[in-house]
Amino acid sequence: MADSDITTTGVTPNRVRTITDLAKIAGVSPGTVSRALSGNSLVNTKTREKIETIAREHGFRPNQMASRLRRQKTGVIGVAIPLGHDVRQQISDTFFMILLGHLADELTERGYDLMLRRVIPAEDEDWLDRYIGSGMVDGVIVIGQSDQFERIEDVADGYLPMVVWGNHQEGQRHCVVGTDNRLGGKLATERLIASGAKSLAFLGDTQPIEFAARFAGAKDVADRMGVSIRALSTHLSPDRTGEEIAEHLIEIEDSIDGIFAATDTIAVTCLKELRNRSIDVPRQLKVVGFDDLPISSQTVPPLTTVRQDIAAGAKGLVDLLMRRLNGEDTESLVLPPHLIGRETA
Amino acid sequence: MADSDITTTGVTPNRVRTITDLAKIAGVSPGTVSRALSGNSLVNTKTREKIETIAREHGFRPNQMASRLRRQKTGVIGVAIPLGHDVRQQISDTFFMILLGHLADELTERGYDLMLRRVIPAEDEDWLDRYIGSGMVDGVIVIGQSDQFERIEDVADGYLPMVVWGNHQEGQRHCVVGTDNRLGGKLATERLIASGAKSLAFLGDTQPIEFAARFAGAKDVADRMGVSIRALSTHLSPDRTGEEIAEHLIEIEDSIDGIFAATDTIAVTCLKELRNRSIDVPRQLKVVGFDDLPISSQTVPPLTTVRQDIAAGAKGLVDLLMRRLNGEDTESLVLPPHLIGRETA
DNA sequence: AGAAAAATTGCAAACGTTTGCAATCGTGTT
DNA sequence: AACACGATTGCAAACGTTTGCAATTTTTCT
Repeated sequence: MADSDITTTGVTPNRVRTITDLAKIAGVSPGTVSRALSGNSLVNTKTREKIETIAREHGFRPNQMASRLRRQKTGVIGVAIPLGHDVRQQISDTFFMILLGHLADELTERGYDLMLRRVIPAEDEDWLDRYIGSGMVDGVIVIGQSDQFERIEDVADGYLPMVVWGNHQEGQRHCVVGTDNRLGGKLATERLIASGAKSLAFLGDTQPIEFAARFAGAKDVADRMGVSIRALSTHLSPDRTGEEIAEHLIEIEDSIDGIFAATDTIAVTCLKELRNRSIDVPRQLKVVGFDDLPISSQTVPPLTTVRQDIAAGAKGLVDLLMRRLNGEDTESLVLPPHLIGRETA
Repeated sequence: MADSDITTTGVTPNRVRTITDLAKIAGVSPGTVSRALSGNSLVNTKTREKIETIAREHGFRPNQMASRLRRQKTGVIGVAIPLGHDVRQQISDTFFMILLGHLADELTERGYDLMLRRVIPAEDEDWLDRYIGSGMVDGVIVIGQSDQFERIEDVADGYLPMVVWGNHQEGQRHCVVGTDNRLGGKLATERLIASGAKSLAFLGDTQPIEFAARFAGAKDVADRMGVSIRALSTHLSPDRTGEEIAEHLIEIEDSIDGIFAATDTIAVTCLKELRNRSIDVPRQLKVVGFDDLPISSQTVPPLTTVRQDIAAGAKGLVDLLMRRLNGEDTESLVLPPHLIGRETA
């Protein structure tokens, strides 16, 4: 009597931890409980209800680890962000974060959890194999190829359920979703030239292949139209980028009249530096960005930019991954960029 | 012969999937392999090396699901974002995303993975119990109390390894990390008044307790200084917020001369609307935000705001969680806000 | 009523790892 | 040469669930 009074302090008298505990209480076998709770097989309605009631009363939840081990499915999609060059940059980069948010939405909707891992390839040679081989995830989404193109290619042959956000190259073996960066670069440059620019600069690191493609597109158009363009390397770590751009501007401000920024983040910083140096945009200098982040419509003057449809990208990544989980070998998905004409060019 | 030729197509001849396979090849028992690979117990150095070599050759990785089931540890921290009111808003909200990035860093550094789940309490009554009871995570970080304060309180008594980002209230039972919102509200308001504002408005939804506290702090100061202040509800869904603010402004622009925005996001939008209506900031109207997001230093004019130290917050969340995983019952951590004086007030 | 078919349920073997305990091996001691 | 003592290793039982198969009950049909 005294004992039962004491145990009353706990909300659940004696915790039901396993499906077997529950089975004992319900007077059935563990198998039946499992079937009843998974709602799958045929179980007598009455039995099911009884089991469900008991489960509810005791706040019982089947152990996922055990379930997953047995079913050989985890219900988890791994999202890996390789930080190839700029360790400081990417993890809180607005673009990736927005993409991540949309991915979380899409995956949740399909009943998957999202496991986020930031990897530094330099410190961990076989990050990708480890992630895949660990049995922790049913599939993998890699955000950004960084400088890991080759390693991703290697893995792609032996592992179907992987989709990568990034740039598509002729004949590559891994399935990628991304914007047509080259076309984006063309659109941006055409706009700059149409606004009257005659001498251009590309602001951004041309190492990552996405950015390289943007620059290549820009160069295509510039060359065709007889306009000069040169690339000025700019890193993406939020602290350094400002100064770097400032230095570049000092060097070039008299010789150019149009800037194509590899990223809206760069463009926004650039706009700020130009304002500091009281250079009038777009009169003296035209600027076009890339991404169309939420900030970009808020700048002064509002930024002309090339829009990537991030939501569509996330949906594409997840759609393709789901099909790959079903054994299908899917093609890459290249999304069209759109020029958003605002006031900086 | 022909057969072996065919199998040669696979990179690894016959895949070593389990620790037992590997044991067979190495000519030892599974137990020894386990010990060798986990690097824990005493295993003969030679044996260990041999096993490690074979493991590397075959690209073997122990199955995490099984390991976790057996060890009753997952190595995963769940991060839940409850979307109480504004479903559209928070998942891609800049503030949360930055916090998430820092969390990923902190957790990765400590060898944990991060499992992200966005929950909609309205659709799923016991999201928190389900998350905790599933055996999928060793601990939980809840980002934002939303309107789930009570449910979190309920769970806190029975479940130690949970830390929440949000507002601290006298006598609450769950461990929280967050900024002193009330003090932040005071700082913002003092600044507005010091800049000469005499009639204030608070822009933001006062439903969530964080924001309520900010407003309360503002009201403290305003009342004490004999300045009027009123709250104007503003939602955070990125699409609606612009119009809402515009409507508010039309209504109040003549009667007030200072705005305290609950969030930098709101402040930035507000700045834009003010510019559209050619209201001079800070001459005609002063504005102070809250958060100090990266954008905030980039606006025109640069935004005066109250800084939350997000990195410190993430570190605090993870530190406390680690201590709780060790059985310690930790106190909440309240971080001091700092006024960042720029040009809007 | 008896048999066949259908619906439920129980049994027990997985899933792949970890780990306490016991057995074995090697080496130094008396 | 027998023994003791550590250092390694093997054995086998968990961890908690799912699921094929067989056994049981219920229903249906003749």
